[in-house]
Amino acid sequence: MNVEDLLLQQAAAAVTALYDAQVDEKQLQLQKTRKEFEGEFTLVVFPLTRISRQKPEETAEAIGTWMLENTAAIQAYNVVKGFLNLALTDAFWLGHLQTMRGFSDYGMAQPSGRTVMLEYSSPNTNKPLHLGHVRNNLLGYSVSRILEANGHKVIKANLINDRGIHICKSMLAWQRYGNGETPESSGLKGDHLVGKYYVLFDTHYKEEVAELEAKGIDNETAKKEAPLLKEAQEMLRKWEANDPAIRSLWETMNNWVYDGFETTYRDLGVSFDQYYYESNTYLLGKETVEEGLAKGVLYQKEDGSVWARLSDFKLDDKLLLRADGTSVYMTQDLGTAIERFRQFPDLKQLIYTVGDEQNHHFKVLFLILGMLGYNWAKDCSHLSYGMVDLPSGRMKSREGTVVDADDLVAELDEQAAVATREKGKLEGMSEEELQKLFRMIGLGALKFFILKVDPQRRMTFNPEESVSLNGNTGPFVQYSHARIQSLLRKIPHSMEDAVVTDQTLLAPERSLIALLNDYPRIVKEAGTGYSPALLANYGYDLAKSFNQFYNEVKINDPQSPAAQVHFRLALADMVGRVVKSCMGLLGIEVPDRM
RNA sequence: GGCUCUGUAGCUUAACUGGAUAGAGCACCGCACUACGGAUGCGGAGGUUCGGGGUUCGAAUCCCUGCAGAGUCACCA
Repeated sequence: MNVEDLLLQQAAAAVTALYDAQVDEKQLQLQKTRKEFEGEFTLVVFPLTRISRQKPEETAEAIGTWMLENTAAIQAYNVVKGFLNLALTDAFWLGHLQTMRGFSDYGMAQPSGRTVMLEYSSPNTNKPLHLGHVRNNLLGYSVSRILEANGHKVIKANLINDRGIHICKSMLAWQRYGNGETPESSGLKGDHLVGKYYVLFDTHYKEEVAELEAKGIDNETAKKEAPLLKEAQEMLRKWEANDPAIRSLWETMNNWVYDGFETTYRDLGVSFDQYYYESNTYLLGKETVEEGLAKGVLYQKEDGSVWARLSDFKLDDKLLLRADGTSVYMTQDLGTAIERFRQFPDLKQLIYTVGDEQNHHFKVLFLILGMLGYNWAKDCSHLSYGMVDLPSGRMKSREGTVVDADDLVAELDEQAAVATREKGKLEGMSEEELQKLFRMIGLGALKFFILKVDPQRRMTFNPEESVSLNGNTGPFVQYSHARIQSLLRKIPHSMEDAVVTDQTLLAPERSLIALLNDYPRIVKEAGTGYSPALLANYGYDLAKSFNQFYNEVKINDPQSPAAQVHFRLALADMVGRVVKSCMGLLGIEVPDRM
């Protein structure tokens, strides 16, 4: 049994013994004791005063006395207003440290038997990945790791939007202005090459619109009638009709993009188990809609278009098939979801990591799936996150005002290299090891910076200023880990003789052990709340507490008994393990030296 | 206009989902340690938690209301 449950059980027993009453869990609030007070756990007794019919202080005093007498692990208690602070014995904490050290995968939950699919990234193939995708990728990947830590089997899915008018725009511009340029001939990364033509399309398209307007045509008409757009639309029709030449060009250019994406994903340290392509899935939704129509769940308008009626949910009706029978975004999402549950019959949950601009879309998607009779619709959820803005405002791909993902990684490598060459302990490291280290630190800074913020929050990202290496940052946590490994390297020891139970603990030692005790709970909460931020904050707290301990206590003090040195090393070792595990759940690696 | 989300120190943010004197980092000022790693630690200053009501032992958190920003309500994805 864990400490918290033990204390809760004893508190309940105390209430029964003292007041002859039962309490339910809601009334027993146990929290961590705030730093300014003595103790490690605090029972909030305000809710219990109804039972005790006494003042909060008297109630706390009575329960404290009873618990102290009846619980071996409790060393002392104190009462502040309605708060009963409990301090556990050194022997208890030392024993508990041993227990924690005994787990090879401390903090990880037992297998749950649940299979969960987590979709993230989901890029378009007409342009390179940018800062917005970076947040998506880091969030999705981290949540997948967290869910695994909670014992679930996770399928990481990427839905690639590889068809549509925007793809045709890049293709058309390349045909017109590309002169056969390829990634090989230009030396450009494939996704960047294609993105270049997407921007080029927009430039020429705007020119055409301006020309038409000069002839006295109004803006709205000009936008619709510009020859380039007409031609792109024609290209899309040909694509849908399986025109061999168009399909061939489409495949070629998409493959350039996929190569580019793979590089970016690898650089970011994220990966996928399943890829889905809209060019395959967009047809799947159509038959579903036809079935829904036949069953009378959906309805058809006079022009032949098919709709879902959502007035019962106080939402506007949603179009699912156009009058000409072609599908929309929602149609293919219906098909994709159904396909996934068919493909993985034991799927218990489907989570979509998508920006909050699509909150409404997913609300509607899940409603329609439910209307169509799929009872797993309740197992679908939208992991929504806020957009990333630049100081200059919102990013716009077409206008080229984006922070490119590859540029960002390169910039971080550079910053990490400068700082590390200046401050680091790098003697004897090969150039290859150094590059790996710089990447680790640069990415550590970026990932921590992005993941420590609650996903729901919109964030402003200043590329020059945002990513710092000091304070509440990834490198700070990484540094603490390197420092611990340095200790373990330099001080002779054997972990076997670190079994110690008769130490007198100093305050920073107690709080470190108590903090280690929190880890499994944090992992669990991060899992239910899909919240990497909880782990980032925990990792920072742990690293900070370790540094406080380190500054206060000289571990390899010749005055200290060997047993004490060994105990402190064992403590440091355990902190290092948990730091590594915790950062791992954020997708952040930690170095042994830096 | 309807619906949804957000608003916390100059900046970036936390608060165990209603608990103690709102906690950190950056920047600013001042200290510590001559080492087991200074990418550190300690202290100072900085807050009407957007404003106004309400609920209760207790509100950044819940309810009402106003203000500001964003998203969405597309036969774009």
